[in-house]
Amino acid sequence: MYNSANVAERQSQAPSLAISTVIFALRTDPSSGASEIWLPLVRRIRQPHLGKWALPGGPLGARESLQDAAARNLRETTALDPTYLEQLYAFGGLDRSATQRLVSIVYWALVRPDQADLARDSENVRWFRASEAVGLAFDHDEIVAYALERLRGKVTYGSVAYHFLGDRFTLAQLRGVYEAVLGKHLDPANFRRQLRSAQDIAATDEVLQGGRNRPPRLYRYTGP
Amino acid sequence: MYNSANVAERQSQAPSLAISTVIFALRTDPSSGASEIWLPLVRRIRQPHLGKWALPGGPLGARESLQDAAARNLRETTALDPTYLEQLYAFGGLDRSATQRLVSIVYWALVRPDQADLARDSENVRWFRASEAVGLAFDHDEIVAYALERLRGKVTYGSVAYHFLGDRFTLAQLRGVYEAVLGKHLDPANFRRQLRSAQDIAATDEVLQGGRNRPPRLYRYTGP
DNA sequence: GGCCGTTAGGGTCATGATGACTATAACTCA
DNA sequence: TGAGTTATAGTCATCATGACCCTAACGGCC
Repeated sequence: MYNSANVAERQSQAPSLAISTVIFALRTDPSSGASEIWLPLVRRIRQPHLGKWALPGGPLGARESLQDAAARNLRETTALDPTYLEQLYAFGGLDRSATQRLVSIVYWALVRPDQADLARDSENVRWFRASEAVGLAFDHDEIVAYALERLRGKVTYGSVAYHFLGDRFTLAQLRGVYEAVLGKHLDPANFRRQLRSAQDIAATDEVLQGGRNRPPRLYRYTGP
Repeated sequence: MYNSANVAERQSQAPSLAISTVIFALRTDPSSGASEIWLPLVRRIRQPHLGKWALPGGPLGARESLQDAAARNLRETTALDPTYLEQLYAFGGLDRSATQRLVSIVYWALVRPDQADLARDSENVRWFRASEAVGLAFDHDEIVAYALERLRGKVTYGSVAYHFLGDRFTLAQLRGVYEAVLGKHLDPANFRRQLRSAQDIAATDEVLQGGRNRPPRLYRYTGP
C-alpha cells in the first residue's frame, strides 16, 4: 500500500513536523515579593482549537536548524532573546491533533524579561502564571507540565537558575529562583554554603545599595 | 521526478522525518569474563553513504507512534523485544545528509540478548563493540556517543542497569553492568551496600549453583 | 541618638552517604 | 587438606546535608 501510493497520497500520509517552544520567565509578585514562573501563550486563530491558548510554534523552515526555529518562535512571541534554550522532547502521538498527523519537536527556554516587556500582552499573546496555564490547545497541558519537570531537574542538579537573572544578582534573588522553581522554602544559610562550593559563581566587590536592610553582596555567573 | 512542480517544491521544502534507534546489549568477554556494551548496525544499501554502517531506522509510519516505530526498528534488526526504550534526542542539523533535509528522532533501547541471537549477524546487520562503532554513516558517530552518555547518566542515577539482565541476577552480574557502562572498577562491598538501600531490588531465597566459588545469592528486580 | 525589626552572612552540631579497607564464609580445584 | 577466589559483613575517616544559633549592618521609629 505504501509503495503503490501516488505522490499526493504519500504527501498526505507523511506526518507534518512543527517546532514549539515553552518559554519561562520569572516575575516578582508585587505584594508578597516572592518570585513566580510565568510563560507566554498565543491564541489559536484557526481550527482546530480555535480561540484556545497554545504554545508558540510553527513549521520548521527549510533552511533553519531545529534550535533556530525555536529561537525564532521565541523572538516572534516575546521580542526577547533566550538566555537558555534546550530541546525538551519530541511529541508524536497519533491523537495529538484531530485534523492531521502532527509531530512536534518542543524546546524550552529561559528569558530575562524587562518587567515592561513581560507586561506587554497583545490581543493574541498573553503571559500566564505557570500554575494557571491549563486548558490549553492540543496536548500542550502535558507539554508544559513536562517542561516544568525538566526545569526543576535542571535547577536542582545544575546551572540553569542563573539564566533567569541579570549579570549581577544577590544570593537572595538566586534563592528566590530556586524557591519558585522547586516550590519550597530553602534555608538561607545552607543555600549560601552550597553555592560557595559551586564553580560557576563568583562574588563581586559590589553590594546592592538602597534596600531596607544590610546591603547584600552582588554575585556574577562565570559559567557558559 | 515528481508529476507536479508544486508538489516537488513542497516536497523539497518539507524536511523528511525518520526514526532511528540505538540498541544496546551486554556481552561477556569469553577470555576476561568482563561485560562489554555492543550494538547492532545495518549496512547502507543505497546512496548516500552506500556500504557504510548506520543505525537502524526508517520513515515514520502514518499510523504508528514514535515509540512504536522505534520498537519496529528494533524487532526488524534484532528480532528481540526491548526491555527498555526511551527517546534520546531529535537531530535536525542542516548538513546531516547531503541529498535531503532530514530530521531524525532517535530512540535508545536496551535488549537482553540470548547469546545465540547476538551472534547471528547477517550480511547487512552486524553487532559491534560500542567502543569500535566509529566511522558510521551520516552523523551517527555523534548519536552513538550521545546515547552512551545518556546510558551512563541513567545507570549512575537510576534504575536502568537491571534491564540488561534477566529476571534473576547476582550482584556481581549487576556490578558488571555498572562497570561496563561507567568504564571503571567498583568496590564489591560498597556496591552491595548501596544496592541494599535501593527500593526496586529484592533478594530471593535462591543462590546460583555451579560456579567455581561461594554460590552468590540471586536477586530480583521489582520496579517498573 | 538609641532601640527594634529585618536581612546578610558566618558558624556549630548531629546525621547520613561514601570510599578505602579488613575480616570471615563458602565454594572449587589441585 | 590447603590454596585460591568470590560472597558478604563490618569498621573508620571524610564529606555533604539539614536544623539551628549568633553577629553584622542597614532603615525606620520613638
